[in-house]
Amino acid sequence: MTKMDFSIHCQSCSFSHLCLPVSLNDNELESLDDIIERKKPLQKHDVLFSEDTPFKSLFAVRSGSFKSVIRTEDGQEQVVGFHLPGDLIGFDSLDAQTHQSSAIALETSMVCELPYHMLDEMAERFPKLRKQIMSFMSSDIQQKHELMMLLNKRKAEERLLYFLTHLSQRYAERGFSEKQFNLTITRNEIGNYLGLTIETISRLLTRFQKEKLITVDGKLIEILEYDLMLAKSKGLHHELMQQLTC
Amino acid sequence: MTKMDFSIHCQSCSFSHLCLPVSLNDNELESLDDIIERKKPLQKHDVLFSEDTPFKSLFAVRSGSFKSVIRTEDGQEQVVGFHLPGDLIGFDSLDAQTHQSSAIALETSMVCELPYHMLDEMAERFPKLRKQIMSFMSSDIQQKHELMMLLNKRKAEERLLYFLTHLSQRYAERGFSEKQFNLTITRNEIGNYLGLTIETISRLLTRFQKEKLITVDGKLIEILEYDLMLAKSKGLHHELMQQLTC
DNA sequence: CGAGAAATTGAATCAATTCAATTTCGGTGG
DNA sequence: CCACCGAAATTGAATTGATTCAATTTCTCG
Repeated sequence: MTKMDFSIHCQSCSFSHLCLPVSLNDNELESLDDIIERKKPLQKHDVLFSEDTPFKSLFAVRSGSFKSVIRTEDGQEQVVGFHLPGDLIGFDSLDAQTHQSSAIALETSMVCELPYHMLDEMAERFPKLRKQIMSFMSSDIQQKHELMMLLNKRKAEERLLYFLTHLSQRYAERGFSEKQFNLTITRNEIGNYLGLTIETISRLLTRFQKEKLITVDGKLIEILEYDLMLAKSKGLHHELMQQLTC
Repeated sequence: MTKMDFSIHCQSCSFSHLCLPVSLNDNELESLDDIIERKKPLQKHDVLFSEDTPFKSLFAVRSGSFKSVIRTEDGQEQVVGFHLPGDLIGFDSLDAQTHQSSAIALETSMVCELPYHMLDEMAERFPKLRKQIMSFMSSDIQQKHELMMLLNKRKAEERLLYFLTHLSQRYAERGFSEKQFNLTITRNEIGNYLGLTIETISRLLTRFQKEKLITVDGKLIEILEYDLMLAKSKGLHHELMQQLTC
């Protein structure tokens, strides 16, 4: 329609199978596409929104990656999530005037803006869209439950193995290599998210490498023993080992 | 209508200000009330639903209290939430065939069952109801973020103080005494929820008592220094102390 | 009242942190 | 292109908060 339209549409987005479009038919998809605002790229460290930004929209990651952080009263930061293409950001703020967390680009990234009042209006007309939004929020809650378990019950080793295998899985879903990926996330951010210090993360990564579970080359990670890592992350390696050696 | 109808209705429920009715007008409230099924009381330890119960309904706590737990592959339990009157249970399972957690009564309790497909239908007709459901889920996510911070950044002392003050606050919202309450939750469940052992909980409670923050008499807890406890739970007591002594 | 569960208390242990000292990486300007 | 700077990461040694283990004591409720 205009010079600024680079033909960016849900219809041609390679992550639509993970995003709101997943359950919509052509007609519905077109309506959704119409309300979406594409924004110019964000650079690394750019703030998509922060805790004093008025809440008006949800955002879908088009490319790149983001972290969500909350800030505590005593000034500390807590990373509460990492977002890859297709992920929706902002579900923690639907009942508030302003966003309840900050979203920060981890690399050059693009987002689709979904004005919430229009989305809500559409949700009235399209039950499938409504269901989809609720599903996303529901599985968000469910994942947070799993995370609680991880933080409460698992040792440092298991937490990091979970993080790596989970990330690998998410890359796979997006058509990226699940064996090898460049961390856009720093050791610091991983530690913050998992409730560990950067030193512990560092030590564990070198240990995993010695144990031939992964190779580490700076930010480049290669997964060598996915199944074993997954089993270990669940505290199941003892049982698994027993099975193997019996 | 029948002998079983003890005139239990949203209209006369003393927790409706915390529950779905909060934003509805008389007409809408009546529609909601019509789809709700009241069930007979559950006894302590009764299972409202478990991880293999088909997901059909959300539940609102009418009286008593519940815990939500997930079970891990290696057989451990993780308490992911405590529910008081007015709370809705089941938001983690909207996208699944079966419930994704178990809900267990902590004392003699009653619930209102909200068939989800009917609720969803109503959400189409009543934007306010839709908004309300989304709000509940959103603040659920937000609270889980705060919990992540608590588990990742706070020491045992701060976690337990947060738990006690938060519980006190929730009792207050419900018209119960915020100074004094009977824990329906065991030390074990508190520890499980906060990522601590029962021994640590026990030691801290006796220490808090020595420090004159609370009194403990078995399950009966009395809050003596709410403000100080709240400040300590946020790691702010040093600053607060400085202010007080300057 | 009695048995099993829940809670308390102390002592020893340990996993992860903190502190400290380098090393490597990534970006910028000469 | 390379030198340089600050940020990020690595590695080791000492410390510590919470756990684990163990022994009682106190509840709870058939």
